[in-house]
Amino acid sequence: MINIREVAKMAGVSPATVSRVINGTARVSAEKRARVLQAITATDFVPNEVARSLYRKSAKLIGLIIPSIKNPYFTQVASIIEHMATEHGYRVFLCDVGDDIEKEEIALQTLVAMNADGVIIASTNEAIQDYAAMCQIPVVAIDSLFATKRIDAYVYCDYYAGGRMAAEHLIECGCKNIVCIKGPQRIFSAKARYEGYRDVCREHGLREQTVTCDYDFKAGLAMTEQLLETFPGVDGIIACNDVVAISTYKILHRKHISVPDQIQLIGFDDIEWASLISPELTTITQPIQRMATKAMELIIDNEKTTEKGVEIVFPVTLTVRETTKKKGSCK
Amino acid sequence: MINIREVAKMAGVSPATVSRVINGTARVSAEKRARVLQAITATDFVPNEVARSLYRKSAKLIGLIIPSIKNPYFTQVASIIEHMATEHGYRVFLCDVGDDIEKEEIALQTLVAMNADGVIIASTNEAIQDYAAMCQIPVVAIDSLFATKRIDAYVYCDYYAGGRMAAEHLIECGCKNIVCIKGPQRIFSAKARYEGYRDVCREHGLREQTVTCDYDFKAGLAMTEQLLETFPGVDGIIACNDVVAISTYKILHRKHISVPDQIQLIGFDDIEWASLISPELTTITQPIQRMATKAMELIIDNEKTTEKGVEIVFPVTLTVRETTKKKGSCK
DNA sequence: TCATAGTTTGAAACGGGTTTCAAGTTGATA
DNA sequence: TATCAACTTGAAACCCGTTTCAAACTATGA
Repeated sequence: MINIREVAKMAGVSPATVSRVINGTARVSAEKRARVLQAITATDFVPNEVARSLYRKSAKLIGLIIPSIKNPYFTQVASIIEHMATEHGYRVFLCDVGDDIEKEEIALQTLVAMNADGVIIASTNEAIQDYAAMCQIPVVAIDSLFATKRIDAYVYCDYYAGGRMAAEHLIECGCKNIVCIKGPQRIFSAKARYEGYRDVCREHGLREQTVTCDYDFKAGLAMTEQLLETFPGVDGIIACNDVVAISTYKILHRKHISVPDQIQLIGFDDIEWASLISPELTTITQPIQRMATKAMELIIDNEKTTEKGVEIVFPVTLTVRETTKKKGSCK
Repeated sequence: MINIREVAKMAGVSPATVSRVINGTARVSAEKRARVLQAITATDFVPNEVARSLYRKSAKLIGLIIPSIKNPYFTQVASIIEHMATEHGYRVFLCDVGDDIEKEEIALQTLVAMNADGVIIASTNEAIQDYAAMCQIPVVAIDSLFATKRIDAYVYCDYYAGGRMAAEHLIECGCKNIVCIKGPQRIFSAKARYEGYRDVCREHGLREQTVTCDYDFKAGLAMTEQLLETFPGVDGIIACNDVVAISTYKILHRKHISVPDQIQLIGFDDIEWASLISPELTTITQPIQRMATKAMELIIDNEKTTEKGVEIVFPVTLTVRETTKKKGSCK
């Protein structure tokens, strides 16, 4: 691979001058500039990014740590962050770490060792904070809030309100027998959503009926089967997220239970697939675009935000589609 | 950030000795080793990955260039590659470039400048070859084959056979009036799939009926609407991939056309969503796992493969699910 | 006890782009 | 024409982990 010294030799100047031409960091005489430019074109020289970031101590790199690249929620987040980063001259390094706290920790260390300028973490592991607090670069959590706030910022939405909205909507749609498929309660969003549902039940004097299920398709299938056995009279289901809602629908469809006529169904997140599948899913919409954008802004503008534990909360909205309907109203 | 020289000072040894302890590249006396290890623990020292890869000229990094991170086909590929890479001590840098040849070229340049050890490209742009041929690192194309073979290797499957299988299956299921939603014909896989369909039509004396559509959800919706107007008697649809098949189903469902009773539907790829949605999609299965694994092997074992333009072709299989059924047979 | 082979160790060079600093130029003003 | 400011330029230091090379040291055999 050709290096800057060879380009300099070819142009008859010093490496410093070539660097100045490339980066526009100082004035260079027109004549030398032309010679340098010509040598660069002739050799297809591209500066070695590694040497650059070694000196600059910035790789123009933002790390994004997610539990699974196969989860459409996270790929939507990743896509937005990727596009924003490109606009601002950054690159994104995506780390798919599963639920493995150790992998998460290694990813964070690696990102620091790669001179990343900041990290966005979509994690459910509170322990990650220990490592995040140690590293010198800005770290923003998306979609979670931990009891002890040691990360620079937390971007999430009002999950509790979402849980309430979901329950209230099903009640408005005439459901008398609502079951909530709770997510794992160690996860902040799952807990808040459940609490929203629980409080609405109490206020309306409805019995609280729940099963617990991982945020994942397979678990959703199994839990729906179980739910139908445990609560045979169910007429409304709140799934802990859209992926689980889709698997719930799958079981209902297989059992020839009509949605929304016999059982109404609502999810959370409003991932793109929610409106792509048939029937389209009624869900609680998270402003994914705004959340991801905010998380990126916090990283990029980090010079300004000096305080720790900043919380940015976004509102959620109800998006009614085809898996719920007001009783008596025609489609 | 602490560096190796400070650790060395603390342990009372030279940086060279610290490096030797960390990497196990030479013998170090037990006493000094212990002092070094202790200093590393005390300071939480993690070697700067950038300085390392500058010297080594390898970042233990594999680039993966894909058109969209939101397309589940590519995230499945990415997931497999990510896991294989981790096993082999590599990291994966994912570049989402859209259909933008310029972005693709920049991604490739950046990867080279980042000292990547190899690149896997899932591209439909033949022009990328010019850049791929120039860079000094192994480049493997997945899912495509270009007329002029200038990339190190091409990993793809027998799309033509897939096209034939799809058409033959619909014929066996009693379809008389099959429409093929062709993908963009500049794309190798789309062209081969169409040709398979075309040849089967000719052999069976069926009329060849097609519309053309991008490999993308929105395009699929529009094209299905158009298809139904142009070919009102259609009883079987071959979609150019699963994503388009899912959008086709969406339109049929919306128009209360029963699948598979009135129209049978088959896709290509067998992405995970094909079996998650309801009804489950009949499709032509690509061995995604095997393809991605092979592509990675070609990169990792590159010392051995010296020749250019290696072609690795995998077979496809028919996976019958719920959107097709043999006429007369009961479910 | 001396010579030789083998081991341990650190100084210095290396990778490649960037930046500082001082020297060399040019041009304008007195 | 002499002087000083402003600009252009390259040598060298820098970022930091790795590796080479030669020096210093240990141990073995004669």
